[in-house]
Amino acid sequence: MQGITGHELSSRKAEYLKYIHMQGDVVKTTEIAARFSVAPSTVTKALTEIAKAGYIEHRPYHGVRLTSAGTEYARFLLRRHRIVALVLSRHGLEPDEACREAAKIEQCFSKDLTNRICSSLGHPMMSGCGEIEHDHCCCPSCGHQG
Amino acid sequence: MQGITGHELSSRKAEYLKYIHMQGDVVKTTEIAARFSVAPSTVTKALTEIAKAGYIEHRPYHGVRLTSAGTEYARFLLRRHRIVALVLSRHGLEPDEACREAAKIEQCFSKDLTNRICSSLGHPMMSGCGEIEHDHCCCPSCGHQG
DNA sequence: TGAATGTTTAGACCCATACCAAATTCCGGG
DNA sequence: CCCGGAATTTGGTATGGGTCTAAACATTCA
Repeated sequence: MQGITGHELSSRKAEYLKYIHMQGDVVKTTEIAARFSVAPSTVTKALTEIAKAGYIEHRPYHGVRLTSAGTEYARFLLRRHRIVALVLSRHGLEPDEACREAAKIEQCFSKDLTNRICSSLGHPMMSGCGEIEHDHCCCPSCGHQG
Repeated sequence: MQGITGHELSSRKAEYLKYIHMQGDVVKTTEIAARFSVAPSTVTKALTEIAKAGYIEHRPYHGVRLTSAGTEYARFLLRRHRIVALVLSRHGLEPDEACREAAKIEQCFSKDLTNRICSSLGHPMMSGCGEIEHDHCCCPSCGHQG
């Protein structure tokens, strides 16, 4: 919640976490490896570290599942992605372009900065790449509820 | 010129280059080391690599100076910084905040993306952190001249 | 000229990411 | 129920970027 800075995970690990979140439930190592075109062992290593950070539960040989902290974090990552994409689309990028470019730059945006931008946009509900889910931890300053 | 992608130098090296540009003329290793609070040897190493990339001329024991490619690149870096800061200030950040936050995220913005945003802002001449110098390489698409 | 100062070199470490090969575990069909 | 193929993990190695310390080296000036 308040603790998130947005820099808890490296960008690669954050991508894995977002993917796990999108897949929902249990996700297998090979699935992630295939999605990102990397060797399974690369994924195993990252997963071990993400698990150590508390965002996923890793049952060796059986896949991973988000913890509640992981779900919360993934929701932040997704919201950040959409807000960044929205900003880009407000600057002339087509929705799909905005989404692609957002994926490249979002990792730099801290949670605070994301919230500031979110406020200035009037807590939008939609972005070119999906619905933006605001929650209790969205904007501490104004207490906005999605 | 057209060749710049914005990812030629790592973010740290880009910071060094911007600093060298701002200082103008010959800049000494110790000066950079002091500015960034790192050991002189760290700077020497980076400088050697930046020189190998062609952006500076390094005369060992005598300091560095931008090459013309380096000047051009530094001007891009500065322009990018100001445009990013301007975007942030349009989203509610105070000028100094926008400048600080821009420094944290600008390295993710490619030259193309920077140009897109620049166009959408109508090729602004000022940002909270300085004058934006558009030049022949700014916006190939519209041929805008600063 | 020689000591003080500034700079570079050499060697080491850390972090993130990635790979390969080998070992391990799992699971389903015979 | 056991065994082999598939999935997964382990362990070792590599690369790239950034950093440091200590030691060697160059410059400069009193």
